[in-house]
Amino acid sequence: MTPRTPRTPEAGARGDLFDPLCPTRRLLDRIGGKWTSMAVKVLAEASPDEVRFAELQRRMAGVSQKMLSVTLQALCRDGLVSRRVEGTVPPRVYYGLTDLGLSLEVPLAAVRRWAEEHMAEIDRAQQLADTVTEDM
Amino acid sequence: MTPRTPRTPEAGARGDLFDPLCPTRRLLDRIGGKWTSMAVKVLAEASPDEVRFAELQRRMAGVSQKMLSVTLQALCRDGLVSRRVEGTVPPRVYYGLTDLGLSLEVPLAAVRRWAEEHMAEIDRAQQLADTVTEDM
DNA sequence: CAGTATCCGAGCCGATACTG
DNA sequence: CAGTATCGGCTCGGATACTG
Repeated sequence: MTPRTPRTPEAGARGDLFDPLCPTRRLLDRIGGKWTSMAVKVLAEASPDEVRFAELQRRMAGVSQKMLSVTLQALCRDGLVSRRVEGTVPPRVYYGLTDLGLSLEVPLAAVRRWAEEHMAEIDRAQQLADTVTEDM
Repeated sequence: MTPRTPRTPEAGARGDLFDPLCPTRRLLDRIGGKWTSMAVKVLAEASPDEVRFAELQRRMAGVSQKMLSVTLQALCRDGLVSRRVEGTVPPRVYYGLTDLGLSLEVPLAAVRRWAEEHMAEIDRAQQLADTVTEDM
């Protein structure tokens, strides 16, 4: 989901939007992951640094332990999510958004708003297109 | 890239963000595609209904004929892109954004802005995380 | 010119089982 | 409780070749 390092680090930094490693492309690769945006949303709605692993899994209906773990690791490595361990047995781990992660909520909210307002139009266009091509 | 029809159409319409078929999830599946957001951007920058296939391919550095075709077909079926054919031999096909497609530029611009402003921080966080875990 | 058809490798993601 | 390890399916997307 999250490549460790771009092959040519300078390219992404140059700001060339047509470079395959442009910032936008790389961001979309992250938030395009099946559980990433949902994790950010859930963490953004909770009090900072307060949600534990199991609680997170409960709030993200359908996510497996493995995928939640993978998703959180990627977000931590990217500096979007913080992780605090308490005790050793049984372990308690608290997750929360960093300031950077919280700032990601702005574009994500824009995406959500557009989806809620316009996905129905896409469905209609799709059904129209399908009925036209279907009867051949 | 674009499933023909959701398995349970009502679920997506209900607005339940935790449903796997929620609008946001489905939108992210689309714009997460490797070439989708770039196609929208290039078409948004051009005059409406004026860009031909080859020109589009030229402006989207690196895209193959196949993937450009697949991407445009999906966008057309979703009602985000319009397609106008002129003549038969040789064929001339003009593409452009619909109003719906143009409106998608708003959230996409937000994503781009965040990426340009903050991806460098992610890179730094990643390098830090990598150097810490690496030497073990 | 503007596509379509086919093959194929890479990686996402799910299911399941195991551990400190 | 909070993970890791492993296997396997499926889809995305690239390379190449062909067509009206």
